[in-house]
Amino acid sequence: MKQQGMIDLAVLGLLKEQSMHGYQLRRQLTAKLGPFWQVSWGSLYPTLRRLARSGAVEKVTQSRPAARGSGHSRNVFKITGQGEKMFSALLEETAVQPDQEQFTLKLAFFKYLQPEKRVLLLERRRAYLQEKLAQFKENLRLYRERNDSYSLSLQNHGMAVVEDDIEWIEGLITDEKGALPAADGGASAARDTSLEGKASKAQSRPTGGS
DNA sequence: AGTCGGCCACTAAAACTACG
DNA sequence: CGTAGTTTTAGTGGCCGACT
Repeated sequence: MKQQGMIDLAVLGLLKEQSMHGYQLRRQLTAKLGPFWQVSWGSLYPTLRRLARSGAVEKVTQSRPAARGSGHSRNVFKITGQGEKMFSALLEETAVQPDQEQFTLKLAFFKYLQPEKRVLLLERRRAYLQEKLAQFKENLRLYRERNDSYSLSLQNHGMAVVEDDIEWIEGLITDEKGALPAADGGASAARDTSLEGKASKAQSRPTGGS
């Protein structure tokens, strides 16, 4: 349900990079977002049908290509102009994503966003995490009063994870803002490599959602 | 020739989730 | 709590190339 928009975004984002068939799409999805999110056949194909019906993607049936190992005729999906618009709209949606997966998915396609929009999304995410942190602190106080050591430990752990996430987001914001003045052509390419370390840090410890 | 494994498309049924 | 819609699981089946 809430996932539908996520699948749409992921599918359109990948098709934006390259036209491909369903099987390949799922492999790419797994490769790109595997650690965070798995899409099953049963949701991928209905999504592709729905997107094709709505004109966001175009299905081209290819009869057996010369390439090896391809029995069936392939249905290759290609993003349309309408699909590009839909993708941008989904990506630019600035509502706060309490769900870590949704935020991660957007981050995976951040390169398609304007720098200002990136900063906006990152700042909203940070604000959300700071609220969460405040909640943890309040809980911490409560459990301390009640002398509940296990709950206390759990809250401490949650707090550490959120604090780490905030630090990570802040790093991204700093980088993003640093690149803003020189916001032309080469800036985003340079940023892609500068973020490598932070990206891997994020992968190693994703927040446990909400 | 027969078998096996990979590629590819697709689906039924079960499990899950949101909503009234 | 019941219902409707969504997602996952666990397949089926066709085709091809490689191997025995």
